[in-house]
Amino acid sequence: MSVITSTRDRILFAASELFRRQGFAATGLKSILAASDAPYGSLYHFFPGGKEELGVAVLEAGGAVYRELVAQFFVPDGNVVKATSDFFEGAAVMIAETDYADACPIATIALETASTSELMRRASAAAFESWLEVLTHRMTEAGIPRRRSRELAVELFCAIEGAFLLCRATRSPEPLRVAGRAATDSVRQARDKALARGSTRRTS
Amino acid sequence: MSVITSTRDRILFAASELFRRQGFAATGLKSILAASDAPYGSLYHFFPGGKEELGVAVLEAGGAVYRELVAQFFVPDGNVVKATSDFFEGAAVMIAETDYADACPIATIALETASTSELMRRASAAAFESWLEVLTHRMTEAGIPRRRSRELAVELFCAIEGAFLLCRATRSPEPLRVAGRAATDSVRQARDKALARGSTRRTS
DNA sequence: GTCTATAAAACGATAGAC
DNA sequence: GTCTATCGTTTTATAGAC
Repeated sequence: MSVITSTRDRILFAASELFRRQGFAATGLKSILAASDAPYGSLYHFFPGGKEELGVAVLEAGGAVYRELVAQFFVPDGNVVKATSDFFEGAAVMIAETDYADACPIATIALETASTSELMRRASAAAFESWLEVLTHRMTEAGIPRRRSRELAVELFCAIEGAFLLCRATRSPEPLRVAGRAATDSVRQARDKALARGSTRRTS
Repeated sequence: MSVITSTRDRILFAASELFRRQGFAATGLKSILAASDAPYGSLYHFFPGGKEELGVAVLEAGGAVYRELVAQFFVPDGNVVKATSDFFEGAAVMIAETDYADACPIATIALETASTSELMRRASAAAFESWLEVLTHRMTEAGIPRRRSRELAVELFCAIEGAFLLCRATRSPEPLRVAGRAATDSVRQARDKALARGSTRRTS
């Protein structure tokens, strides 16, 4: 990983930061270019589709980064109960540390553009879907039935995104802790059920 | 309830609709005034603080409307388990009917302004808090301990807001149904525990 | 690929007549 | 309280030199 970043990457990074903090519509291209120390022309060189194409690229990049973060907690054949608990606790610490600015890199943009840009809505959906796939896969590895695993993934997603919203509005990390306990309980129940079914099968 | 609405109310209503659909920053004052059939001067007459004051008023009004909606499902001394289930199912039907445009009247604005306008962040937090109070109150009436009732309220909030986000991004009502089942289970477990404790106390 | 200048439109906000 | 005209700024986007 090099310290020297390309102009395209600097624009992408600056846009991500600003979109997440103040939203997509409220962020001007000029402020993005100022933050990335790039000239106006470079933006349209790398993103000929203008602001919308830049938005799609930000959603794709942010989605990939967060997917990797999820994968770091939910490792293959790991403890999904502990992973759930740790993930929410990590999020609670992080959101407080960044003064309630850095939460989900997709959510704000997704809500802003869901009904006005089909390109960006699809990019948001694809990012979310990639997280759900990781979670679903890890749950099935823990012995939880496929359909229930997918439901659990959606539950976890909703819990964390809803908690991000409430945390940012109230400037408190507590909602993430409450949502985390609930999500962890849900995963624990599903896993214990899977373990019981597994041992029943083994002994029968 | 009169059909004739005041200029102030028309501006407020039009702004609410547009903010919810396309966001706060992306909505120009001109389009709000066009939709509410009001002149430019009226806006600054009723909202001297400009767009920010209008935003706060929208958050307060939207918060009150949604609080009333929650109260219609969660009636005093009613069945909290059925109320939870019905509320999520009602939301799932509504979001699909409005083509995934009308979900939460606060969430998008809240995320956009949480880090840039302290006035609007506080208005968002107050709206959310008013919903949590209704939910918490109804849970305690069902015999659930005060602290657990508050947690349950936060859980329900996170589940529905997270589901709103995923529904809008994927244009599917399914996340609301999945989150609704999980939330309903959580409420049922808490209520059954409360009932068991109540009957134990009665019989001892 | 980099950079500047600028176009054309939309923005929030204000002044002042009625 | 209503309405219009307009200010000054910022917006996205483009043209064209280097």
